[in-house]
Amino acid sequence: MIVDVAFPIPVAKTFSYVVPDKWKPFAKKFLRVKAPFHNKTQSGVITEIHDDNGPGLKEIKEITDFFPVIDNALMELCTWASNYYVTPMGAVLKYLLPPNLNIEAYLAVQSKTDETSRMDGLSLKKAVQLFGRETVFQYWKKNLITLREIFAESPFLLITQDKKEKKIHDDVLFIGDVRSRLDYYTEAISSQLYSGSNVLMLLPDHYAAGNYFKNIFSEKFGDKVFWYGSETKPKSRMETFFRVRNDGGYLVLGNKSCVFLPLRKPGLVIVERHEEDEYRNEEGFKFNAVMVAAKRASISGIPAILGSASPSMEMYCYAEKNKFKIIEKKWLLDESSQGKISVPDIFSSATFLEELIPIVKEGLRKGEKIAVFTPRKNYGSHLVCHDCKTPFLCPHCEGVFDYEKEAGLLVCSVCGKSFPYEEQCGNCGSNIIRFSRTGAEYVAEKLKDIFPDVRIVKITGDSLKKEIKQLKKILSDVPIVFVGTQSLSKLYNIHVQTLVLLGWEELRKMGGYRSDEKMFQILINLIDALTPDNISIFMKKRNKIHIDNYLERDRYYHEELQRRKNADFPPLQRVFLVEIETKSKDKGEKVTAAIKEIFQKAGIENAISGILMEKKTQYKWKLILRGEEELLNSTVLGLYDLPGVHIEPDPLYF
DNA sequence: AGCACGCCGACT
DNA sequence: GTCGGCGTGCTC
Repeated sequence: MIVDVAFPIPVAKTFSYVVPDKWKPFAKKFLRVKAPFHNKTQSGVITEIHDDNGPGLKEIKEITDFFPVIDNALMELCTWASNYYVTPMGAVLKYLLPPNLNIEAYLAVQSKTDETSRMDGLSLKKAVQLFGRETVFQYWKKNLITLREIFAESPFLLITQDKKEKKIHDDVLFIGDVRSRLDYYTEAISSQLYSGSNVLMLLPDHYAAGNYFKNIFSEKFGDKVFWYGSETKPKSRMETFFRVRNDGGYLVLGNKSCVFLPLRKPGLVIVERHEEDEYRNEEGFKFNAVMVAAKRASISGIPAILGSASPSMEMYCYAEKNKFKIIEKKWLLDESSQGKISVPDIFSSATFLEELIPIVKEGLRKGEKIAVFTPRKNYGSHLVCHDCKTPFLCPHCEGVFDYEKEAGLLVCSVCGKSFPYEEQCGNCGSNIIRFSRTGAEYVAEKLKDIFPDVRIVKITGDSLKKEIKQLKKILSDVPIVFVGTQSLSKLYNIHVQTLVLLGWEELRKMGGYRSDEKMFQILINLIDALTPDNISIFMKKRNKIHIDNYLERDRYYHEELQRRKNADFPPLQRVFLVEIETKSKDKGEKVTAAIKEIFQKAGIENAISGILMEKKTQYKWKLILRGEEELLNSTVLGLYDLPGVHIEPDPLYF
């Protein structure tokens, strides 16, 4: 018997081992094993079992898991994710399996015979320590002992649930404001919990969202609600893990770490406003949790509800492609809906501040709450000496500095290094320093100067948790002015009378084919979070943008989709950016040739759309793969192990 | 990822 | 003459 083992290393292939006789009866797919690797012992996961006998292969040391920790549906999801996000299976599995064997600390051994009474009441972990894994394993197989999980004190059951038959299920893309989303979710969750099914609800990975929904749902559904976030303590993570694995009727709220939770009775997957792609900065297994959650629902044959005020194009496309029911609550410009938003003429001026002040003054006079949005959080950037015009640049990388006044720091926007700020030009010694762009810190400071008696609250997301806690205390204060970046849109259920946008259109300059989509999402989510009665927009005349294009959502989606289609951009096509870096030209050409061959074999060589050569200290090739997702997926992982190759799925720039 | 092997610069 | 830099390659 041979098993293929995936290790958590950046190598896409698996390694084969012979299974010694004593372990043969226990070998199963997706069990963790220990095996000799690199003259030490590595832990990996069985991905395949063959019956033949291998010549010259090493033997497995032990099978560590008693039972598979994940079910068939999750296995399928892992395989899909490994291909889709071009990540070796071992790395995917490492992400979602509980670390080490801490599951065993939460399982209690119950003896059924005299022979085994000496381990009665011990934790499985302890029993294994004292009597050896193999012995305990044998007893369990022979049914001389049983396992109970300690949280519900119920028998521990193996997950045997296979995926449900796919019915004409009612997947929904719900586009609407927070209130209507909440109502919609609540109803769907109630009926699932009532019928004893588990609900998985994915929230944006920031304190505001978690806090909002956790409070509301805990009040409604009591101890049926679990929180499973990235910061959740191991013990309560394990409690959630066991509860939903062994029983139904629970609601799990969480962020990306919860999309791979094993569920005994999966009933519904909800994804709430998860359009930011935070996942890009992550280590190891990078994935878009929304996509995985949607895929999970589809693999398990259960409905998915994607809810947002401004779904990403990717999700909108996914919903259309997979025949989701699209429910759109018209609440932006629709007179009949609760939010009546009036957008005044667009102002334009050189300095926003001059025009901001009268609006704030007027609002304050009426005792209103006002929110001011600006794209940057810092005080200013692009610092230049007034006298000699020398720009302040990062000594490390020549990048442009952001000035953080409160911290007294210059932070390089390219490399992130920071330096103490000195108000003196390094070139001519002048101490008149100017900056061409301002941010939230600047606006907040100026407003404090002009309106010293008014509470000015800065929301930049530096420590959103703190900011929100502070907010709760002062929310009844009127008047109040919020100044902030797009973090303002992370607040849930705040009401301001006036929303002022300063330099919103600058977001377009951030580039990438998704910049327009980002503008759309930021605008809509600001409106969603702050529910303003009216919006004032200041933008420079030459950058003037018509806001109506963004407020008519239906039209926006169709026009943007058409633009993407015309330009062959995602989400209608999938894109991979493949970079090849080698020391010699020869080698690089060999690798590019190998890539071509792989694609030719798959019959999709026309997916390679451009080869660029860059020559610096070494040779660098860049190719772009684009085409139908189904065609590309299984092929791209095949490039992973080629020397010098780096693959980025869904690049922002290409 | 880790670890070994391997081929060029300063050094007890 | 070596010690050690980290570039390249392999792990069943």
